Amino acid sequence: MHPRPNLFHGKFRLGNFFPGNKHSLRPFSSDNNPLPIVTELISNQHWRSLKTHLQNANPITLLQQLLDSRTDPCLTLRYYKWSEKEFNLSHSLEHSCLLLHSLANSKEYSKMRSFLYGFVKNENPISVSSIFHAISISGDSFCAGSIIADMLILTYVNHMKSDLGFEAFKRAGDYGFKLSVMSCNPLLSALVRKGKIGDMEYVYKEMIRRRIEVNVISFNTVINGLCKVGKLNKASDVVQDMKAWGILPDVITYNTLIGGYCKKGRIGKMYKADAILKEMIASEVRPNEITFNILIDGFCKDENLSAAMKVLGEMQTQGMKPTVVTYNSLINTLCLEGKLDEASCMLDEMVGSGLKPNVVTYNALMNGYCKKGKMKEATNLFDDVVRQGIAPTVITYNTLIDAYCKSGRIEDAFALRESMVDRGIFPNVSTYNCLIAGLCREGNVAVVRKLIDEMKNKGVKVDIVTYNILVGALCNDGESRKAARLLDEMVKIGLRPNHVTYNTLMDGYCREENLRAALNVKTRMEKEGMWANVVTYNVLIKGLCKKGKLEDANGLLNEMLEKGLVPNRTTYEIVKEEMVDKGFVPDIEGHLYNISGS
DNA sequence: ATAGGGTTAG
Repeated sequence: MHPRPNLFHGKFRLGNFFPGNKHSLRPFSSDNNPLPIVTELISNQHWRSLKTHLQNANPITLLQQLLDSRTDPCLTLRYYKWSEKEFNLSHSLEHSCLLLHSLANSKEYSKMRSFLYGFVKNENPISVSSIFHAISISGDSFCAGSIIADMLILTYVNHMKSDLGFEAFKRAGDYGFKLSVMSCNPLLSALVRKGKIGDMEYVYKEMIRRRIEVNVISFNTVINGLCKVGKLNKASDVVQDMKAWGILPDVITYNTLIGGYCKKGRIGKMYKADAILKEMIASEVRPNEITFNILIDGFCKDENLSAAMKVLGEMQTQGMKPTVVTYNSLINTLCLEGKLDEASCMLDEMVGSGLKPNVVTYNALMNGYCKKGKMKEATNLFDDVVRQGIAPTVITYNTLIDAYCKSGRIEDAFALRESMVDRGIFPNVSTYNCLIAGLCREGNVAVVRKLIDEMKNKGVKVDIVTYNILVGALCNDGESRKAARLLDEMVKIGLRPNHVTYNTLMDGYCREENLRAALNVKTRMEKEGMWANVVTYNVLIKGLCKKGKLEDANGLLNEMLEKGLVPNRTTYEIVKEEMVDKGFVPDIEGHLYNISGS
């Protein structure tokens, strides 16, 4: 409901307009109508005279009369704002919506936008349901109602209130208002940004069902959302949907889909990405620079630098020059592989071709030096960044802070955190995670608690990584049962444990030789619809081996292969040390030797 | 209003 009560009902009379009139709601007669005078005063912004004219009149009733008459809604709006300020009152939601209706009928859209902002800006905004109720009862124009609903959604989305935008989208459906891509597309992309893919799918399906117009951007946004959470088959279905809708996939559609496959860390993902590229070319959609960058980065993430270089060659054959992004992918990969000299050569090549390294380039290089423990070189690079007038980002700082923490220089890490704040760059959840992990490694629980309190105070929300760090820390202390309680706690605050969470806990139980508990975690994880991954199997196989349960371990190895998971180097090492070297021959030994060679 | 690069947890 409206926050401020109506203080004026009953206190004012329009007697000065209509001597003898007893009914303040219907005070104007046709022969003695003051509205022209009033509107004249409003239009000339003669507020002082208006106030004199009003005297004891009820400002709310006057608004009602302006709304009832055919007064220009812009003038009514002016009066609305002035009277709220002048009399320190808040007009009713119904009157506000009446005004919105007339603004909509006069196509005063930008005025509507700023008016609607008043509905969303407050700490405790008016509820979506009461706004919709008011929209529906205060006007009979279905068209205007639809425009108001549409713009309301857009206003919510533009002011980071996508939850309310989503609620309004649903309400608009209940009332049968017709929405447009103008609000629905931003809503879709806001939901994707927030990771609310379920809600996004709902909006998409409703857009189709309610026959809201959709365009290529709607589809691309939906495909992007689905790719982000790895629902690649669904994303491909949407590509079929759009074709059925008569909208052809464009370069962005294909790039999004290729990127989706590249990000999904499955074996053979690049094969699939390549297949889509071929399909794209067959559909006569020309790959652009971004297409190549996505492919190059995909191969880089696959640790297949030579394939990445081949794509780079193809890119140049097609007449496209590598961009900063291209180089950043390559430099980052070289850095992660520890090939810092080659990374530095690549940097020279990049500069030689006239490209200016940006903060991402430097972050990648700094990370490379940090991971090799070369802090001096890393901090020198940081100074270069500042000297060149490039603005460091929170990631620049996090990279260094993490490196300090990992090299036991917690004090330096905290000092850096101070200096980033001085620069106006604020620690985010990752910054805190780096520090918390560092403190956990030192066993400094007191300061960990302090930091978590501080996060709460500063409005930095803990995330799944924070919990995983704490779960790992408790497990390292032999407190896996306590760690398990953290899983329930995170679920309570709306965080879903992921593979890392479960695997960390399983590892804790294994190290405490509580195999039963570890296997129960696997069951729980599978009940949550999450498949055990290679790390899960490695942890459990190792745990079983340590307890001498080699047959059970062998069974898990087989299960892993049946699920199509590919053992990695760690798997091989465990099997060799714990089984083969001890005279036990696992069923899949031959297979393991094959992968160990690669 | 849609696509690409950099940090933290197993």
